[in-house]
Amino acid sequence: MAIHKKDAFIQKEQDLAEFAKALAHPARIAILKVLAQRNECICGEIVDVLPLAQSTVSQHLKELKNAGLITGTVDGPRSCYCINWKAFEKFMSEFSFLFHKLKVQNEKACC
Amino acid sequence: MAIHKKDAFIQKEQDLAEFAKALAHPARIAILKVLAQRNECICGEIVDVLPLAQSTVSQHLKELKNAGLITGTVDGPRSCYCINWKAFEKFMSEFSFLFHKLKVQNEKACC
DNA sequence: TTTCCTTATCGTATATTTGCGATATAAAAT
DNA sequence: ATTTTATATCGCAAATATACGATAAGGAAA
Repeated sequence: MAIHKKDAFIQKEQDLAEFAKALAHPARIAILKVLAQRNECICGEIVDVLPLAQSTVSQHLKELKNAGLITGTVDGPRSCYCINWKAFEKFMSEFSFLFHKLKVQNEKACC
Repeated sequence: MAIHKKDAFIQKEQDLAEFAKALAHPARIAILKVLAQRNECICGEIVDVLPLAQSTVSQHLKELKNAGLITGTVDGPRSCYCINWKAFEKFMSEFSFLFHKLKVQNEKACC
């Protein structure tokens, strides 16, 4: 990793950035929305709903899974995905903690 | 935009993804942290703190500004940056609304 | 068994991001 | 007026991300 210097930053900054990166595509936002709306953990239904090819959707699912934001289990011939609420809440609270805490002591911004 | 299909998604999904993309780099997380911690709106101090060249930091600042997450004003020979708390809170609440609301009706996940 | 159906992975083309040095710009200091 | 200081921007190289078709892999259905 010669040109990318993410390792020069502390772990928490890297973790938050990784989390944000997983959310940094409308397709992945849409996938999370679908997964959250349906009570069942669909898979192929996501492909039908999204304006993307099956292989592309599969790739986005993989990224979300790698980021720990969703879980995926094989269920016979099909795959079942669910949101990992714990991970989601963890990151959301870390974000809002980081910035909310600091806002209090910094009410008077200069610009 | 032949190969990138973000326009095939609804605006809110694109907006959330854009916000997440602005946070999707440890340097930008670090910049926001610095801006939040100091009561003054530094600029060159960020360059001293980050393990990156001045031009690279300037580019990250530009991205954060384009995303609306920070404001920047010229102050004589130097630039002054501040976090745009309103934008930040707007996106954070949209995110947590989107997923918190849905979690309630979806307590029993299958995987 | 053979054929379907569903999903994952590979290979590849293209687009975008990241990073830096060099340079431009603009006010302050000398 | 010239030099210094602080930032922004340009141009390039390298790394990543995005997207898709083709194909593999694994059960289900025939």
